[in-house]
Amino acid sequence: MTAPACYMRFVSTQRATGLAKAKRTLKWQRDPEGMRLRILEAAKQEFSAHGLAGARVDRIAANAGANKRMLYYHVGNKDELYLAVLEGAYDKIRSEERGLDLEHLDPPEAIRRLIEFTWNYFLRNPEFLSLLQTENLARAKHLKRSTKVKSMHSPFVEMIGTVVRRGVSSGDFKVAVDPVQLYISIAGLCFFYLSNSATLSVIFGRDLLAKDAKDERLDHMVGLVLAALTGQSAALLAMTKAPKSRAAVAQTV
Amino acid sequence: MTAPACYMRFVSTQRATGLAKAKRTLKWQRDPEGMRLRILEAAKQEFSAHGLAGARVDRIAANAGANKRMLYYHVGNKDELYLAVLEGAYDKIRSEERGLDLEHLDPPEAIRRLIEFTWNYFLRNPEFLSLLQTENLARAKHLKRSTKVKSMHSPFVEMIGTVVRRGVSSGDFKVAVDPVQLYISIAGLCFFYLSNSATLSVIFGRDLLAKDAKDERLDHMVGLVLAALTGQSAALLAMTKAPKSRAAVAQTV
DNA sequence: AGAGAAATTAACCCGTTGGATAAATACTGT
DNA sequence: ACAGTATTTATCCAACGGGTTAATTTCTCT
Repeated sequence: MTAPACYMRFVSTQRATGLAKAKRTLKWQRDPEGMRLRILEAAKQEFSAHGLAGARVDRIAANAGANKRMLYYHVGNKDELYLAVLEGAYDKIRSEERGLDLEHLDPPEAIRRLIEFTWNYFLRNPEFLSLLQTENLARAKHLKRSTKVKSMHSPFVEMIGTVVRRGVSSGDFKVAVDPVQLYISIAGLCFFYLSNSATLSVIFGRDLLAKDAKDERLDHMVGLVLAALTGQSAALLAMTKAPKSRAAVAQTV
Repeated sequence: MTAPACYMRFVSTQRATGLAKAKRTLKWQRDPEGMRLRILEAAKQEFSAHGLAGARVDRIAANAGANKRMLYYHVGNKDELYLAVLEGAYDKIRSEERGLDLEHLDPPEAIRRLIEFTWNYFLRNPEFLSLLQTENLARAKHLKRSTKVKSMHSPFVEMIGTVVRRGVSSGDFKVAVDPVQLYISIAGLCFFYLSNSATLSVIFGRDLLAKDAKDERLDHMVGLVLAALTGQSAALLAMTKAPKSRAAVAQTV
């Protein structure tokens, strides 16, 4: 938005004949796939930064280094553009979720990894959070029309179900909690803290996105969920404040 | 929006003199306080339904039964109107929060009440959720300018601190969890489920706002938090799925 | 080479929207 | 009763913003 950053690939064509003139004209080059990608990327940024109504088609075009007409040519009108971005966002997270292997981990560790993944994914993809907020503000009006997203089931629910069952039979976990509820809880613990960090930071008068604050939050969430599942004070210990020195958690994927 | 619902109080003035004409003209009546309230209420609905950019000043005026000029006269431009609504929303929840008395309850019950209050408040005030989402989408740009909201500290953090301390010394709780973290977790568990119910309902292919689903969710949240704090399987039991028959939780305030 | 198709640019259209100006009407105190 | 002020109505407008139309340029295939 700030700098119109022209991504368009220009080529300087120097007429072989008529050299004397040195008439160096800047022309454009075809690149339909690239153009489409740049449009979708710019649209993602725009929609996540300004919401659906606040997004400006002209800005998307400018940031994509394209002419406005290109949006309609390659994707469609504003709504279709928005839906394409949303579908892309779901596609991406689902794909990364599938890459998470919890099979070989013991149940508590598996749950920890699950939380860490969710947390880090949200941290790495703030636009995803914004897009979800925007779509929920619209009461999922667009998502309902998307057969594509509806068919993209998260593997997490099943993964959690398996882990919980293993945990119960191994004695690690005390109770077979509903996987859907646990999934929503884990997502919620991460999501709310990050998506509402702006207002919460103002309310509490401190920066919730500072490194220490984030580390502390992750420890708290893992501790809370594991303590609930295992009933062990071992997990609870991580919840006491001032963990400070905890090493940064590497990206899981 | 649908019906312009003219809230304006009209009075039929019948000229005492000149009776023959029966010139019954509809005139308006002054009501600055009422007008301001109607404007703010209409604005709250509009902003929560459409977000800041999506909100239409004309619709607010129409739904307030007012002339558009009135908005600027009584409150200010769109941004000031929005901030006024936001401040009102915070004011309302803070006020209700203060009404919650946890002193006389034993710690686990106090935590339960806290969660129930939060849950029910969000259920009763969906606009509050929307407004927060909208403000966070704007990265709290407006909230930062509001000295009013900054001074409205939630009593919950301190209340939680007290309850947790009591719980630890009474032996009910195993660990002195950070009150701020716990506050955010409780809010997050409730908030995310409700604010994202639209997309989640599509993803899971079921209505998360159905009565049974909501009851189940509340049980899960209370169970999760209490199990973590107490380490008791008693609390965990409530987390097993299919509680179904649980009586509806009455509004706490 | 060169014709037809694909991709891109440039310019325009027109309803919407936040906001402003000015005039009218209802109160209030004296 | 009336003058002055507070409140409300009636219009207007300039900028914006999504979308369209038409012309231009590049690529591909024969």
